[in-house]
Parts: sequence; C-alpha cells; structure tokens
Amino acid sequence: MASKPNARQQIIDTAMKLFCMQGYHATGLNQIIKESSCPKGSLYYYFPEGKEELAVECISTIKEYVLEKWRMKFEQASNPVAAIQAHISDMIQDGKQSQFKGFMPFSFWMAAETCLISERLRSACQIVFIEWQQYIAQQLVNNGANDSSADETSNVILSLMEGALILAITHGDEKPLVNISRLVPSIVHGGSAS
Amino acid sequence: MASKPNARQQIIDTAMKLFCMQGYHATGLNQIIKESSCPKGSLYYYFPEGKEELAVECISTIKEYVLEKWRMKFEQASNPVAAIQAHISDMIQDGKQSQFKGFMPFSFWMAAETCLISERLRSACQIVFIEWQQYIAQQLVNNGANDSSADETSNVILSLMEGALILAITHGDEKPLVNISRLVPSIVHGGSAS
DNA sequence: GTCTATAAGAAGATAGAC
DNA sequence: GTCTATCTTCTTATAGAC
Repeated sequence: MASKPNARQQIIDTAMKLFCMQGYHATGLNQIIKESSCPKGSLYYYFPEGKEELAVECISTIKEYVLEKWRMKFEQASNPVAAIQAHISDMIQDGKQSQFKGFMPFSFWMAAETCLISERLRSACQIVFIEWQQYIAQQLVNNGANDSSADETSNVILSLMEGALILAITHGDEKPLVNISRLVPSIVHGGSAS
Repeated sequence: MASKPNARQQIIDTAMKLFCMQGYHATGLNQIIKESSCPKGSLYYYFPEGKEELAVECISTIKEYVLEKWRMKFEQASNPVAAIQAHISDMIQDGKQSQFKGFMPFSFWMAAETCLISERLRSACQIVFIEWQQYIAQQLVNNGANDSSADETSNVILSLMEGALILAITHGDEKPLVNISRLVPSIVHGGSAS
C-alpha cells in the first residue's frame, strides 16, 4: 500500500487529538507521524509551513466539530438551558470514559499555551471562541434574550465550561462540571428554564 | 560578583513567570538560566532532579502567592462578594497593564498542560486548586454558608475565574473578566451582597 | 558552592530518491 | 505524490574546573 487515500485527514485527526490532550509544544511531529502512520514527507507535503500550519488546520477542525455538537444539542433540546446542560453532560460522559485522560475537543487551553508564542495561533484560537460564543448568543436571542445580554451570557457560559474542564481534568473528577451544570439555569434566562 | 546571594530564588521567580506565560513545555531551561542570569550549574545544584523538580517548586510558590492575595482581599473586603470582585478587579488591572501578555499568577493552565504528561506535576497542580478552593470555602462558611454549598460555590468561582482568564488572554481583552465579575453576586449568597 | 563546556538525544525542517 | 535519510538547532542533563 503505497498511497494513502486520505493521509492529510489522518494527520489532522491525529494531531488534533494530541494537541488537545498534551498541548502544542509537548506534541512532537515525530509522534504525530508515528501515530497517524504517515511519513514525515507527507506531513510537509500537505503542510509546507510545518507544525504551525498543521495546528491552524487542527484548530479549525476542532472549531467545526464543537460547533456541530452545539447545533445538535440546541436542535434536540427544548430550551437553551437544556441544550447547554446536555452539552456539559456529554463532556462528563466523555471524561468519565477515559478518566479525564482522553480527547476532549472543548478543552481549548491550546489557546493559552500558544497566544504568547505565535500571533497566528492566538488569532486562530480567538476565532474559535468568537464563533462558539456567537452561535450560543444567537440561540439565546432566538429564545427571547436581547443582543447585549445574550452576548454577555454566552461569554460567561464559555468561561464556565473552559474553567470547569481544567479543574475536572486536573482532579480527574467530574464534580466541577456537575457543579457548573447546576448553575446554568440561574445564568441563562430564556426559554422555560428549571 | 561571583556568588549570587539568592540564586535559588532568582531561578524560581524567573521560571515561575515563564512557565505561567509560555507554558511548561515551551519554556526551556536555557531561557530560564539566561533571564535569571544564573548559570546552568546553579539550577542543577538547587534542583538536582531538573526541570520537573523546579516546576514543582514554582507551582508551590504560585499557590502561596495567590493564597496571600486571597487573604488580603478577604481581610480588606466587608463580604465575600466584594473580596472576589476585588480579586478579579486586580486581575483586570494586571492584564491591562501588559495587554494580557504578562505574568498572571492565577492563570494556571500549566495544570492542563502537564496532567497527562507527568503525574507528579498533575498532583502538584491539583493541590493548588484544592487549597485555593478550601480557603474560599472557609471564608464563605465564616459568612454563614453551610459546608456543602460553600464547597460547591467556591469550586464554581475557580472554574469561572480560570475560564474567563483563558478567554481574556486569548482575546487580549478584559471583557470576559468583567462579565464574570458582574455574575459573582448572583452566585455567592453570603454576607451583604449587592 | 559557582560556573563552563560539553554530551546525548529529540525537536522541527529539508533534500532528494522513487 | 510518497517516502526515507539527513541536517541543524535546541532540549535536558552531566562532568569537572575553579
């Protein structure tokens, strides 16, 4: 088997997981090519600018993956509170399965790690947060919130979720996520919240 | 000037800042010894086990630094809400001064970055979160909260602050911190909150 | 105790065969 | 397009002079 049909995607998928789990700097190109079973030549063929270009692509992929997750939750739930709690519930399930040692797409502290190192990566991460927040804010507006309050609330929701995820992973325990889930109804005023 | 009076402390201070700003893996020993103006021999004299041992020491130093900050705020403020908001206000001031590119002791995603790499570092970071949370919870109890609600509330406060700091640094903007500060009164029920 | 020079290995990146 | 061998640089760590 000389040619890989989708070596590019294979590299992205592997790198995305490793970047999220270990961080950008802790993940070496050698580990990526080894775990994706692709040679280093392919990596530089598809990403001529190297690690940073690959990371930008990974960041965009994660952004879309989580956005799709948000869309699913908001379609299935009857109100924003339920949708957000459903998303947090999924994160808890994912975390428990791997004892909080596996791939958590929402865990986006690659942002913090890279924003002093590379303006290009910082900017890419900023777009992720903006798009996630805009989508949530739009849903809140659709449920009766005004623009300004939707903007503030969605921003707080992201802070809560990112922060709780850090604590959960550090502790190896779901409790921080459970705690913020309980708090959601009192933060989000829109729809028939509990 | 052959001998440094406190080379050990100088190394810790420099490493602490760099670890927090750039992350654990992005910070090389060479950069630490260069910016601390200490030779590599001193580093390995004081920290024979190398980078990881130095990081453990830095983590402990940060823990105490922030704990002292919490103590100050709770002593000066008339109630927990005011104390927490004062702490967030300080973070905003620190961030603005450096356009969110400087040393922010509370920004503790070194935790996330290391907890899959080194059990020793994960454990050290876990202790930081536990002690911060315990201190805040104790203050809430002193202001009339019951043990269980104080535990949950203090945990949520940490999630909020860590998450908002990630967003603030990624965006280079104080808004996420301002947003959570406004939310504090509705989360913390103890003392004569606004 | 303080400091320098250097080792051993891994990092990102490249050249060039096929 | 696919893959391997290699280059340079930077990493952590050590040996040993002073």
